[in-house]
Amino acid sequence: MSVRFDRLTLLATFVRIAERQSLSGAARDLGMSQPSVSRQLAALEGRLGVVLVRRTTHDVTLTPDGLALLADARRMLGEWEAIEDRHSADHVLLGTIRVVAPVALGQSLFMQAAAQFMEDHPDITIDWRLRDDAIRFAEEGCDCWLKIGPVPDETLVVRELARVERLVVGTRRCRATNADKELEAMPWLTLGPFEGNRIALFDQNGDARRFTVTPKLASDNIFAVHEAARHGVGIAIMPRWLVGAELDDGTLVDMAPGLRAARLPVNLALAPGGKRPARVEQFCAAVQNWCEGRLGRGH
Amino acid sequence: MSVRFDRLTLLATFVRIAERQSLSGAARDLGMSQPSVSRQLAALEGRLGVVLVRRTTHDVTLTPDGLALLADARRMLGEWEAIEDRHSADHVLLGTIRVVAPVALGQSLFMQAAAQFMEDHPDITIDWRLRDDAIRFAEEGCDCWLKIGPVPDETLVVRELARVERLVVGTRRCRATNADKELEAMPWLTLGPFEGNRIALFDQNGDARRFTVTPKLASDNIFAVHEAARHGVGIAIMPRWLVGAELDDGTLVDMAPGLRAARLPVNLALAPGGKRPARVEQFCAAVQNWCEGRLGRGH
DNA sequence: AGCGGTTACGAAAGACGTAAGGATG
DNA sequence: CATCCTTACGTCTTTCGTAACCGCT
Repeated sequence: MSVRFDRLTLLATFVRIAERQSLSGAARDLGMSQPSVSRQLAALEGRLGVVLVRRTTHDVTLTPDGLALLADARRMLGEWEAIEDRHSADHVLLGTIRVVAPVALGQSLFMQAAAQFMEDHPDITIDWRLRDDAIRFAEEGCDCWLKIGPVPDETLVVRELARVERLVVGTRRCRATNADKELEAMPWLTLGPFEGNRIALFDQNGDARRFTVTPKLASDNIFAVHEAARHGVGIAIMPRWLVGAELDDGTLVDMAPGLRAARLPVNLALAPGGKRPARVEQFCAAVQNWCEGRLGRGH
Repeated sequence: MSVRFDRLTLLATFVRIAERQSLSGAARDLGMSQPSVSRQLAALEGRLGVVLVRRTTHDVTLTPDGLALLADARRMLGEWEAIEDRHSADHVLLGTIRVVAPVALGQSLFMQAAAQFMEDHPDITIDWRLRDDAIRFAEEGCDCWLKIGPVPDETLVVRELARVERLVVGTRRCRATNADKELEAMPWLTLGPFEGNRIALFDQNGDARRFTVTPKLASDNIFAVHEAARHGVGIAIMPRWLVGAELDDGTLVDMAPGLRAARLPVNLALAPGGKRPARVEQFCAAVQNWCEGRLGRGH
């Protein structure tokens, strides 16, 4: 039996098969012939004495054994790269970083950070996926998960990047028009995922003021809400990072001075254990750095 | 350049070279020709673009780069074995476990534990080294370090196995002979490494009674002291695990009821991070198990 | 029939051991 | 001069891609 295959290559091939759910797909990705992939998988299975992948004619699925191996294989490969990064003579970063980021931040602030990082490290490729909901980290094959709110996976290592300040904003004209109204009676623009029609605001002492509104506009996209607010349609809770410039130039104003919505934590989640490739560590550091000042900290 | 060498084999060969400080020695150990070892080392160095081993004609030493790689390489190899252990079909343990144990316990209680373990796992080989002083764990290539007292290496993972109870013992006759004397005036047998001539005993409340003695016998070997005590030469501080049977059958008696020497912690230290091979984990568990009841716990 | 995985085969590449070369205490 | 590492060379193993084969939708 083949003892001569590079064991780490075997693992890498296996991981690719798992990701692509296909031997031929993996072969294309890896730039080798499909029979080679087939052989390498067989070699790994033979070596462990276990069936890792269940082959049906048109589909390929991991067995429980295969699923169990997947996480370990990924970690192992990451650690080898960490070794090369740390002990190799040339420290230039290269390779691909797979990131899952929240939709709003992922197309604005975080994208800027990623762009800067790629400019600093020309040989780095980034696979950038935007999702707000929870992912199955282990099965996703992602290196770094940026998440708004708590990370629902106890097995991951989590670093808090920021707690974003959120305030109620509207145009100056909107404020004038509604000057006589209570806050809850104003025309509200609300964002689906993070708040319903129930609004909770807090004063400096942390005391809550809660009320329910009937929104003039409800959307699941923060940029749409933002745009509506800029056009004076109503007032909305916006993160400071999004409206900072407009508050400065007066396009938007703080509609409820002294009141703030609860800060939203922004977290960075990583696979636990061992050493990670330098590119991943440095990317995380870059994102973290980028957040300093741009997103609010503390509470 | 050879991309075809198995990367883990390269690391394994490198580790062996580091341990043997010799290419030809490593070749003998690994059962291959010396040129092969030379080639593999060259391949690893070429791959990393770094000189790992400084070759003089009659000597081989690691460069700083090599030394830095050594720990990572060991960890990496351990993790591969962990993968094979956990994902392989046959779960029989095999391979070598290198253990450093304290001299006294290592030739008695711990040796029994190791013997039992080897009986349970016939394919396991144990490399058993007895030392009381501190070792350079990372350079030693050992899997498991059993240590009396604190482990002077913050980088290691430490598990406390027991806190051994120690009491003053002597023969019944010795007690009769010295019945009129104060404890400090009796003929003392002292053990070098763990106590000098300064004795400290504690009552149930934890209050100390300290005094200095002029020992009738001072030794660095606990079994010698034990033997002397059995022959009635004098009194000595002994761990309960060593004198338990003699206390029961009356050969030795507690010379200072209510007084105890400070408990000595017995620790088990492991390399940190990642997963360890199943044989190492199970060996540690076996030792830990063996200690339960046989060595005193708690305080 | 078309897509996907496995087996067969010839060719090429790479690693191994033996043997010779070179340097140092 | 004996030891140890390196280089050279021939042999042999192993892997690769192409191609034929088989099973399913």
